[in-house]
Amino acid sequence: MRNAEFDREEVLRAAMKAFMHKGYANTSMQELKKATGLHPGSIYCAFENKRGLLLAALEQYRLDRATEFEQFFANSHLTLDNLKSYLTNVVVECISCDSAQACLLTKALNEIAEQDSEIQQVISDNLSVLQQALAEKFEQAKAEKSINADKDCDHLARYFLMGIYGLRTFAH
Amino acid sequence: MRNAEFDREEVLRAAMKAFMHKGYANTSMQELKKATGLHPGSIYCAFENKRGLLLAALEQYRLDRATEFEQFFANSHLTLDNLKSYLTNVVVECISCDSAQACLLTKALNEIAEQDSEIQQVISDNLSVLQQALAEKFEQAKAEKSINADKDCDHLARYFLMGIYGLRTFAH
DNA sequence: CTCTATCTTGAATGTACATTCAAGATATCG
DNA sequence: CGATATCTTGAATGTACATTCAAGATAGAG
Repeated sequence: MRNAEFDREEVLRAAMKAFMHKGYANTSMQELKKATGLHPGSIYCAFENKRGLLLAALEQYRLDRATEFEQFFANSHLTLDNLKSYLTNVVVECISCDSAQACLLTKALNEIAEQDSEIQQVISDNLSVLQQALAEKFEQAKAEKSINADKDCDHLARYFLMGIYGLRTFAH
Repeated sequence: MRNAEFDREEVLRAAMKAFMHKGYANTSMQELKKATGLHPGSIYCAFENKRGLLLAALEQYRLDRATEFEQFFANSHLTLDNLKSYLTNVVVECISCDSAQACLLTKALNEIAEQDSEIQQVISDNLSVLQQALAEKFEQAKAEKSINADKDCDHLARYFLMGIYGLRTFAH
């Protein structure tokens, strides 16, 4: 018996970064090897193939984003203020324009979703989860009387998300 | 002496469509041959290489978009109403969600701009031209008293464009 | 009609890549 | 400590691709 020597999350984050930086098709296995520290054989053993690595990276991306998101609300401020902080953070990230801050979702969406329905589904789920989380925060803000009771929180969440992606793409 | 047999614009539009549908890296020369009707040799003769074809296609895209844009204003309606029509048209295109309606700019931006500064520049110019055109329309709307005199038209144009790209990405 | 410059054709080339696999290494269990 | 199951390694494989090029076709000039 013997356990794998690498840290799965670390490897996935490295792969994420590589994919975000150069795109899927343009990131060769050799570069993935350099980025992750894993030899091709190990990658194939752990993730089936390059596509499997992308799928796993997308899932990790979702987890990381969700964690990051929740941290903005782990305090006693008004929910609406936290939403503002979150948005400000997106803007700051966009301005710093570190290419590593580009969004793995839009990259994958534009490069491969069209031809791979499973990846399209994963991306779609990814967005739904975030949208749902946003809607909940808006509901909370409504409960705190920060926004009018007659607003449609689902609608607000969609609009908010659309703004974020507009910003991201445009800043790019 | 002998003239080329193909129509350059037609070829470029076909290439555009192919690139928009499958992305740059995933569109093989064989597919480009099928799409454009040009044999590899002819493509290389006319556009230097695959990348040259993309550059030419981006330029044609800019021209086509500019023409399309101006047509929304070739009437006697209020400029602001025409801006609204333009936006509505974007929304309609997004909903129909024909993958051919995806934007060549965002595709190219996400897939290759990071590693190719010339393409990045072309995309950037593309956007600037559109933004500039939008700003002019807003100025016109201001002259027509449709919007307040104290608004910053450049700002409005940027916001408008950002909204469009948010919509596009999100609809995708 | 002939000649020539130019265009068209598509098979041949070389390269770069994802993927495989068998040999070597090593942690864990008894 | 020995055995074994599992992991690691990286060179070998086959494939798919962008690109080249030389032979063939054809339009226009004289």
